[in-house]
Amino acid sequence: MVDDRKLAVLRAIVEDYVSTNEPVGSKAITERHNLGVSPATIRNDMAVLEEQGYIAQPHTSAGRVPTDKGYRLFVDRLSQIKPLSGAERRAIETFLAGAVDLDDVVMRTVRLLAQLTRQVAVVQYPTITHSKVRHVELVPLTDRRVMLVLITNTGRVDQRVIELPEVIDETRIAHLRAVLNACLDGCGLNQVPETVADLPERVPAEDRPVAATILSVLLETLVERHDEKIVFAGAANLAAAGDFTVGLRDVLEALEEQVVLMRLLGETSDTTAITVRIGSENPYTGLRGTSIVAAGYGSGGKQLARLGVLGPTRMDYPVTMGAVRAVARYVSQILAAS
Amino acid sequence: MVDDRKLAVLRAIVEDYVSTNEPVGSKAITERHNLGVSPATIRNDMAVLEEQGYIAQPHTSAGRVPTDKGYRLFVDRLSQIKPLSGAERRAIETFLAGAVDLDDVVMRTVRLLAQLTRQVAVVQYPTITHSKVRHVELVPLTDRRVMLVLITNTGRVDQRVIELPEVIDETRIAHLRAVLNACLDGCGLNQVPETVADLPERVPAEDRPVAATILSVLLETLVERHDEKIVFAGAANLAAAGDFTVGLRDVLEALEEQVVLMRLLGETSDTTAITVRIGSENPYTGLRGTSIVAAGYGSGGKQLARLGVLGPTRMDYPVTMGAVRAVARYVSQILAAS
DNA sequence: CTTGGCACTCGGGAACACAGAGTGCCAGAC
DNA sequence: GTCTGGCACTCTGTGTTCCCGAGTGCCAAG
Repeated sequence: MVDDRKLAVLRAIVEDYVSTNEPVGSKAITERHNLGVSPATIRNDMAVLEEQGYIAQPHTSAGRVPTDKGYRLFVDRLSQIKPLSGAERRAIETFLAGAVDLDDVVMRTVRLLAQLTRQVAVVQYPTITHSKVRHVELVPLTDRRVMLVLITNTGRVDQRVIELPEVIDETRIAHLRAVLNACLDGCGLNQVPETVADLPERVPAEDRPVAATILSVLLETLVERHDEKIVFAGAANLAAAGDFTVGLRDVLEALEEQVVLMRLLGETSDTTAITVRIGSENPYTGLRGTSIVAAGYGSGGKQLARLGVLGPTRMDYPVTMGAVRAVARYVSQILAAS
Repeated sequence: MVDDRKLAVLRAIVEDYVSTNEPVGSKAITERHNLGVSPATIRNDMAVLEEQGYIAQPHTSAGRVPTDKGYRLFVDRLSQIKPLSGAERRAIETFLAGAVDLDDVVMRTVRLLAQLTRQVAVVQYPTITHSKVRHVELVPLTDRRVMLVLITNTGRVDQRVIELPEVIDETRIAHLRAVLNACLDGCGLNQVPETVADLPERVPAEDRPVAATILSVLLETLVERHDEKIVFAGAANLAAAGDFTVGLRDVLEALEEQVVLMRLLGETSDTTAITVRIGSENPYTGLRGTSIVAAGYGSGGKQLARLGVLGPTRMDYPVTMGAVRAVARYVSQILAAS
């Protein structure tokens, strides 16, 4: 039922609608794409496409507009991801290479992506789950307080102040630190709980209460950091687009809800491939009318987290997907190198 | 020329306009505030106020609207900061008390302020300048790399990976760490440069190149962190307000420009008092139509940074100022306690 | 299966009138 | 001198009507 020409018509509708932001009619198609047939023929095809649910008309007798289902077909079968230009690639590379630490990498990435796609960019901090302990540090602050600093191989640093149950001097702290590091060095974060389970037995009896306190804070830190931070940038692009029939407000609200964002980016968990979620495919009702293009990134084959952009359903998918893919790759490189 | 009744009229106009979002006419004033005079009298007063530039009419024969100058007079002489309710105070207190680290404090503060004022909240991270070194840590990563961790008394932690000019073993690192801490413990961050100036002479000759490298990174960190981070929240409130004749986009852009934000919050530097900048008083052209209410906060009398909210010129100044002041105080308390 | 022709349907813009809110001004009252 | 009621005037915003044009669906012929 859906032959090649009908697909070509659908493609034409998507492309024209994306570029003009106006419903596209049969005549416009014959003019801009030479399919070698007359408007009447196109109309017949469009009638079929509409019946199938790929396109719709905003009002009787206006041009056609792709539906979410239409965009879906377009993304899946009718478009090719458009690679970036050489200049763009170089710009990305040099921009990201200037980053000094993890925070900076994430910050630069999100801004870059926003600028590149002229959309709202979203970047999840690398998940701690797959990373490894590089070093644990105990810093005495006062005689009843130490600061626990946890450094992972992704360059991430978490710190926590701990109130100790008793006064303890520096040499004992130093000993605890040594034991902790001996245990945990190189340990995957998700294995930390098992690894430290028997640790209290490996310190002098007098130190056990302190060790227990420290461990409980350490474990708590791991759990808490598990709900990861997400940052976004480029909200101004939303306002500029001018689309969003209604609900720029809803979109902004969603962006500030870490949990919602997380679900949007993260549900398709472990793939590094590009995933696209279009309009109503999207679980959150406030985000009808918006699509999400996301990809995983991470160092050394292991996926750490996801990044992507959020924009109106009416977006240029090939270009956007190209940008997201490229940025994901470069960030992965940068993280692997550092 | 501007007698008491005229001021009362101005106050009435500001209050009514803020609450109704519609130009207010002479009749409305006599109805809602009993000034004991007739509409005609009010009209005469309004004519004078308009001539002086305190109010304006959007079109001939519509009601009056306060000008920026009118709001200014209102804020300076006609309004009193409105304290929060007891319930609100308690809510603030418990919400902020739950914070686990500096990042968390800042994050909670900005969200709290946004929710409380239903406006965009902006919080500057505590300036490093006035804080002191609590601990410097050198963590060996590989034999040519160490991580420098700088912990300050505000709970802030900065870290940097350093590539060393030569291979160096752990005992030498430990020695360097000890020297560094001996030098710097308790040292004000702004005094660090002088303090470490002669430090290379206090280590064995063989360690001097390494020490120099580390110091240069340390100083660099101080400089870089000096341009402080700013976070905001509540952008959705902007869209909800529906005001902003034109330029929600401009506002969003400004919010993402750290530099602009910094100037908005920070120009009135060292006072802990509440400062209000109204519409055109504001240096940035994209922010005509928006006002900023800001206050300094910090631990123990020393001001560390600023926080505030940004909203339409047509905002409820007394309430907003009350909220900003309260939040600034509580954050200061929290920081002082930790 | 494609094409040209044709009647039909809406949306959106222009022209217009109208009600209502608010003003400015003036002459008279306190 | 200050306040007040009255009155004419000036706008904006809204609702109505009308018309144009783009685009469609259908049909009959190639």
